[in-house]
Amino acid sequence: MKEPDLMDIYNHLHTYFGELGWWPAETPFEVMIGAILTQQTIWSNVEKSIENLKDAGLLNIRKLARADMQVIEECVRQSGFFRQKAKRIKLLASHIQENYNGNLDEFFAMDTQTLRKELLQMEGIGPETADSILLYADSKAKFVIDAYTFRIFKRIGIDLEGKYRLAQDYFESRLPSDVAIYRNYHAYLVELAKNFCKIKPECAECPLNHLCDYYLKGH
DNA sequence: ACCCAGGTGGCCC
DNA sequence: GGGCCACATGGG
Repeated sequence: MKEPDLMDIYNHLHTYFGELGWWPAETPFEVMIGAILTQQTIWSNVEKSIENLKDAGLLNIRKLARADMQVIEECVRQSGFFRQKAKRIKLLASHIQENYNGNLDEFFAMDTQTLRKELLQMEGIGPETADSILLYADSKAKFVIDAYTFRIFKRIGIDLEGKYRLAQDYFESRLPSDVAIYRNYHAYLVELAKNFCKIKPECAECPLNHLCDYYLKGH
């Protein structure tokens, strides 16, 4: 089997999906909140929670940091794990409020590695959420890995062993360090999984089938 | 009625 | 370091 050319795969997906404009959010802070809310949760439910937070005037660092827990919980209930998530988005807002004067630009002023470590120290922010924030809220070239990435690449013959660091190194070492490409790539993998979601071979329209043919059968 | 969803943290070995 | 489990709602 030939080694997949990640840029070649990207070009196929780009031709198929075009520009998706990810992440869907109006502000960087909204990206951060969405990144926590979407953990293990479909986006349509997250949208409702985001709307609730907006309507309550809480999609704002200072307000969210001071908001009553029960009010936040009711806003995000539809996203599931609502007690955890309410606590975690409040902790995130409080952290920025207290340590960076509620100023996201100050928070993002750190170098990428320091910022990533600080994000990972917060409750409820693991590697995928941290990198989503870095890539989509702060425009840093960090490749985001999710469950779909492992499934899709396993399908074309690349076993990334479910290991986040291994997978991220795999992509970052084979692609130009480019925010637009990283943003689109992750979005394409998610859309691929959502639209052809079972990643079944019998799904003829799935652009992944072309990739499978190409990389598994040798074209 | 099941099963899964753009994870994370805690606990055990 | 790996293998479980809880966390919770909503839609297929």
